[in-house]
Amino acid sequence: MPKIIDNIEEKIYNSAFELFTNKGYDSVNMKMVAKKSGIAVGTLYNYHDNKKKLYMDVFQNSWDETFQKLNKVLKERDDSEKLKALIETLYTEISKRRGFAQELMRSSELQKLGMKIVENLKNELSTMIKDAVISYENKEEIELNEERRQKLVQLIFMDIIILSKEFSQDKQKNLNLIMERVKPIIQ
Amino acid sequence: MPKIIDNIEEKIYNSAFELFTNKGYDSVNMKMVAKKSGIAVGTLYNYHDNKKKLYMDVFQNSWDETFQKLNKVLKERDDSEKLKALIETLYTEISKRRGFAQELMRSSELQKLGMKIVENLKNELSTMIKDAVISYENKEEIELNEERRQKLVQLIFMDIIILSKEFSQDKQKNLNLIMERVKPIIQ
Amino acid sequence: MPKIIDNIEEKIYNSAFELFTNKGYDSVNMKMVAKKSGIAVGTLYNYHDNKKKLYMDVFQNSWDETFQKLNKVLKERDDSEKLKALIETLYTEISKRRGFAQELMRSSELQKLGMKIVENLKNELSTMIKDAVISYENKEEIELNEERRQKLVQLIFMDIIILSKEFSQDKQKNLNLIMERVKPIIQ
Amino acid sequence: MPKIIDNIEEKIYNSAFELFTNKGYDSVNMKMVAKKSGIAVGTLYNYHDNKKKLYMDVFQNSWDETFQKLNKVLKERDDSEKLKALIETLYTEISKRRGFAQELMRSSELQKLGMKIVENLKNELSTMIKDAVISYENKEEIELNEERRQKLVQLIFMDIIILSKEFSQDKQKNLNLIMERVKPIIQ
DNA sequence: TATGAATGAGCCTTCATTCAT
DNA sequence: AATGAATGAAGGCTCATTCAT
Repeated sequence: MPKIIDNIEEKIYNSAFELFTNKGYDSVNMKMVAKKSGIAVGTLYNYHDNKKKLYMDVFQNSWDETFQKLNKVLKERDDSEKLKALIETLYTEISKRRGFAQELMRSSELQKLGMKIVENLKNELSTMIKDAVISYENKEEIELNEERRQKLVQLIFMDIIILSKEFSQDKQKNLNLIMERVKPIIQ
Repeated sequence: MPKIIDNIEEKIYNSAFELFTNKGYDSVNMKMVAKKSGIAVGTLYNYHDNKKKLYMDVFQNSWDETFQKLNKVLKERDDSEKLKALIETLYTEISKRRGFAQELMRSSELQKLGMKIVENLKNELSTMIKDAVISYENKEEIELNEERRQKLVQLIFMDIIILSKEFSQDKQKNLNLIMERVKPIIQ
Repeated sequence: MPKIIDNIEEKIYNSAFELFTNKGYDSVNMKMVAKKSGIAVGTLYNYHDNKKKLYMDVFQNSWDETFQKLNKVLKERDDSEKLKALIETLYTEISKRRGFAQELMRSSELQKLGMKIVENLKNELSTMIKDAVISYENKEEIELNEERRQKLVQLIFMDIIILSKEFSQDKQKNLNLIMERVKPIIQ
Repeated sequence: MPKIIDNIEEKIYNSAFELFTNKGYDSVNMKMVAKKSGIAVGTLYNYHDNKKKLYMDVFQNSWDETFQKLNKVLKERDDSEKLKALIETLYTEISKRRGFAQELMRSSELQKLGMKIVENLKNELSTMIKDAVISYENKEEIELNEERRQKLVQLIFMDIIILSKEFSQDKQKNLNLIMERVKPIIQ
């Protein structure tokens, strides 16, 4: 829902996203964001209550965009290709995010901000991957127990993060590998 | 009023380790470390030049211990069980570390500290896992190309991190799962 | 609660000037300057990058004013009275400065700050006095060798400093005495 | 009276003298003095109550030595050469002192230490120079008024300081020049 | 008596946040 | 609504001084 309407909000969002992505929360200060946005520091506070909120808003917003794409995949694709398509979309999105995606994994940085958001995001994301996994199970005519399904979801997510980051040059091979690594869990 | 304090280095190490592990570099301050160590701030500086150095020392130290254990595994175990044993050891070590292990994954936080150490650690660790992987290849009478081997190393590492963190209750199942997930890469 | 403050730069300049003048660099701290200026410490840093810079700025500024006056003397006065007029002006300026003038004599305090400024100031000042000395030589139809001229310049400067400081009550007598003491060098 | 007896006191004195001379009060710390003296910091405090006292002791001691020499000159020399001999001795002594001599001129650094010592030293020194000046007056069969005599004393002192510092290479010429500059005051 | 580790107040500097304009 | 100067708490680090050994 925090769709970006106004030009100024968009500028803030873009600047903040890029800065947080590249430098992390603590190394970014409000002056930097303001400068990069071409506005005054005070103005920042008309749109975001404080630094923590700004971070969360950006974080939220960035994932909202992603969620929309993922939802589209879940709705429009056949069961048979849902998981593959979802992984591909997620891979692309996470590639854009650089370090910003890993925040989801780091309890410390975000929990110190007291962010429920992260939990929510993780849950939403998990639910979506889980949906696709279930479709996959259906196709393979198997049913995983919940525990294993949870693990699969997490592991898929991590595979995407690490491969997109460390071996960013060969996307296709990585996607294939991720799919391969789904099997041992499904058995 | 100067006290004489026993095991001061150990106290500092433990306090700093716990704090950095749970809160991350920026959210820990020297006063906190001093307080938790039961010493004065100034004393901290008798043992570590500055905050950055303290962090690096703790980081280094914590991994040095681990490396010794891993090296022992590599030396004493048969090729046939090296990989499994190494993964098990690493799993145990990383469990102790909580968030602190993930630092290895986060370029930003540590590179901003200008730490070569992290690069070194990652390389050392990778080399060790790679050694074990090669043993595994020998056993399976297969030879991976270097690229795939690299990926395998990273993925094993991440599997350990994520499973030990998110599903800390069932260690044995996790270890089995990690080993299972080695196969699709070896093929 | 931010205030809006008038003449803030001037206030800072005056406070810092007075403090540095009376106490010297090391015995002045930023809190003192802020307090005396009626502003917050942080505000100081909106105008001067750091303590060293603040000192240099004040130092520079204070001499810039003086240089303008001295230059005016050099331009507008006849050769015959240049030296006398210059000494008088300098005497007045240095009287205002109290200890702050002696900084020019103290290599240690300022060189430890790595200040080229001081060297520059000394040189500029020497050049001006030298100009006036040469005018005086012309009038007297004498030409000093460079070494003696250098000494004269330094000695005039010191006479001014010491007499204005230790015998501040009788300016006119002091000025006469300084002029008297020029002669033995000219011979 | 603070004659140096023991080896350790002498070491401290020499180290502290050299450090204070070259770096000034604030830039020297007790650890540096201890290290240069080859003793522990704590030991320093067995000989000098605190840093301020250490500085004063060194200052005092250094001048005590000088005073002895100057007194000898005053006692042993004829009235006719007293002033010249005194100036020469003082010149030599001050040359050894580098920046340390100028402390006498600087109200700030030393007054901030609350040192009566400096006043005393200045007075003692003035008295000695004055003695020699009176001898000179006798020789010249003139009697200065007290004010002029005071000024002469100060100016001689400053001439010595500045010439020995800035033109350290030609001692003899400087001494002659200082004597020349005595005359305009005596008239 | 000598040692030097321990202490902690105090200094410089940063930066999230406020609010007069 | 936008501005950015002002604020001051908080953090890193130093160093004179103390005291158990």
